[in-house]
Amino acid sequence: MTGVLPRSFYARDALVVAPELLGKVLAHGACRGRIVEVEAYREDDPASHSHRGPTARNATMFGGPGRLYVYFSYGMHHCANVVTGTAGDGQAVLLRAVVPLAGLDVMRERRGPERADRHLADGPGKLAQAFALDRALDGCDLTRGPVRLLSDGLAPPPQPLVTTRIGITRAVDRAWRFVDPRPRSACQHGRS
DNA sequence: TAAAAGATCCCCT
DNA sequence: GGGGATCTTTTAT
Repeated sequence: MTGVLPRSFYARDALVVAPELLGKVLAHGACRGRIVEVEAYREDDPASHSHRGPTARNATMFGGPGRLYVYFSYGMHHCANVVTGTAGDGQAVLLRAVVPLAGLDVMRERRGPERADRHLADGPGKLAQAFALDRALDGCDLTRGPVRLLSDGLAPPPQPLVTTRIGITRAVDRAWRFVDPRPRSACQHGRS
């Protein structure tokens, strides 16, 4: 049941891949989580890190599909993206939230024992902290690990919630945010 | 060389 | 609902 998503899954436009990521499973070590919120970013997008071309930071975004792009944000958080399209495109999908499925004990240690389970990974920075994703994992091949994406979650929602993106100041009008409308408590498989 | 902004989160009121 | 923490990367002088 542990199907690793093939590279072909990622080799499509970010706006096509993004909604299909909903329901897929993020895996790192003992930790697993079902993706429930994502945002697409492309080079033709003023809000994207890749908009002004390749730099030392965003190199992974141009390095070809199926890899993990991790950057350091606000001096204290990390954010994780899935690179899509073809090499040189400069596009990726930001993982904004997952529902913890396994490894919750480790996540609680990383996020703080007083943290409610509901808030372990319900934001880009929280997700990265719960799954221990940092710059050392930038460029990681998602088809080989150590961080991987699995297809054994839920099927993508027939009608994902589509809205404008959050926390940006440019291209605020683009509805490139996709949210899984299904109940987040519905863990129909796996356990901690 | 300097300055400012940033794909965020948490605590306080 | 608002502001502070904290530091890297980028962009402007």
